Amino acid sequence: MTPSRSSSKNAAQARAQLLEAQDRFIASWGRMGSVWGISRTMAEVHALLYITGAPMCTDEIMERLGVSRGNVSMSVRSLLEWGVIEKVRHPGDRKEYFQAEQDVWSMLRAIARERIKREVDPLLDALDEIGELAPEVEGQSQEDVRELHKRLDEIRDGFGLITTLAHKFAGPRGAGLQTAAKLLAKAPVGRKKTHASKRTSTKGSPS
Amino acid sequence: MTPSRSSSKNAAQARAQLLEAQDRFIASWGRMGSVWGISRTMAEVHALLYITGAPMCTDEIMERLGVSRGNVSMSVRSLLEWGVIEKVRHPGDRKEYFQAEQDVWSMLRAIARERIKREVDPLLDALDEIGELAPEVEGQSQEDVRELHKRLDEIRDGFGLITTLAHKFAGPRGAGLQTAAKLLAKAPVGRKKTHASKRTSTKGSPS
DNA sequence: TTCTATTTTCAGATTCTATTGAAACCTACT
DNA sequence: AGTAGGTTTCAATAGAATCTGAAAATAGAA
Repeated sequence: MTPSRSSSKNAAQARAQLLEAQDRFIASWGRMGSVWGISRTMAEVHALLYITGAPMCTDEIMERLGVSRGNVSMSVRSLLEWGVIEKVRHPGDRKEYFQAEQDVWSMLRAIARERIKREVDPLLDALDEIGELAPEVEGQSQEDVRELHKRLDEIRDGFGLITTLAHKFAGPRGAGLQTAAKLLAKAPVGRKKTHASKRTSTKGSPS
Repeated sequence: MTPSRSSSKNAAQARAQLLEAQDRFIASWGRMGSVWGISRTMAEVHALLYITGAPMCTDEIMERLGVSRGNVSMSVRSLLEWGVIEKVRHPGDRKEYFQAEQDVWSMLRAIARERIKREVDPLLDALDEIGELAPEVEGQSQEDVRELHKRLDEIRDGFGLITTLAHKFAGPRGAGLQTAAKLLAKAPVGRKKTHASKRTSTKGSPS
C-alpha cells in the first residue's frame, strides 16, 4: 500500500478494473444460474473459479463472494458432481483448493449433459409410465384414448430424438458440441441476422 | 351416471383412466416447468391444453387444475406471448377459449426460442459490456488482464455459436429443429446407448 | 495414535417467488 | 348510455428455495 513510482497508480487502477470486471462476470453467470434453476451461489462459485483460473480454497471463496462456509461447501460439492471443477491439493497444506475446468467446450458439454439428465430424462420416464396407464384396448378404443397416445408419442419422439443427439454429442464419450456446431453451421439454410449490434443504451432500463 | 349396458362400466373406467393419464402428464410437464424456471401453473395450463387438444375457457382451466382465476389469466397471457397457445372465439359466445399449438416441433421451436432469449442473449450482452470494463492498454497490459479477455472471449464464442445456430434452426423463420436433428443424426460418431430400458421398479423410490 | 485444522451437515432463519382473491377494468349486447 | 358477463391487475399471503452458523465428523501431520 505504498505507491512509489508514477506507474503504480495506473497499476492499482488496472487491478481495480480487473476485479470489477470479474465481479460483473460473476454476477452475470450467477443470474443465469437462477434462470436455469440452479442456485445462484453455485453458479457464482463456478464463475469465480473459471474467470480467475486460479485454484482457490474455501475461505478465499467465502470472502470474495460474501457467502457462508456451508454454502460454499455445498456448492463446491455440486460443481464437483457436475464435473466442471476439480480438487487440487498443495503438499504440506491441509486445505483443499478448487479449480475450474478451463476448456470452455468441455465445460459446456458438462452443463448440457447435466441439464438433459435433470430436465429431459425424468420426463421421458414419466411419459413411458403414463402410456401404460390408459391402455388402448383392442378394436373399440375410444377416440380420446387414441388421441392421447398420439400426443404422448409425439412428445416422446421429439424429446427422445433430442436426448439421443445430446448423448451422442455431449455425452462423456460424445463427439463434442464443437463437432455438432460445425456440422450445423455449414448446413444450407438461408438468411440469419448476427447477434450483437442491437443494444440501445448499454445500461438501460431494469426489468 | 346410470350404467345401463354391460359396456358402460368399461366406458366409465376407460374415461377415468384417460383423466388419470392426463393428470399425470400435466403433473410431469408442470414439474419440468419448475426446473426450467417457469411457473408450475403456466406449464400445467399448457400441458392441459396440449394433451386434451380441446379449446378451453378460463373457468374450465381453473376447475380442472384447481388454481385461481388470476393465476390462469397470467399464465395464459405468458403462453400467448410464447406463441404456444392461441385464442379461439366461438361465435355467439362471449368467452375466450384457448387452444394449444398442436405441432410438437413447432412447439419445441417456440420453447427453444424463448429460452435462448431469456438465458443466452442477456449473458452475451453482459459479456460485451464487461470486456470494455477492463481495457487491454497497449503494450504493458498485465498478464491477468490478458487472461481475463481470453476467457471472456472463449465463453462468448461458445455461446455466440450456440445462439447463431439456434436462431438459424429454431427462429421464427428457421429451418426447423427437425432438419437440424436429421443432419446430426446421420453424422458419423460411433456408439451410443439407447434411452429407456433402465427403469427399475416403474414407481420406485422418490428422489 | 493423538491432535487440530478443515470440511460437512442440517435445523432454523431468511429471502425470494408464486398464488390468491377481490376490486377495477373492459366490451359486447340491448 | 346502461348493464351483465368476462378479464386483468395487484396488494396481501402462502409457500418454496436458499442461506447461515455452529456442532459434529473427518482426515492430514506429528
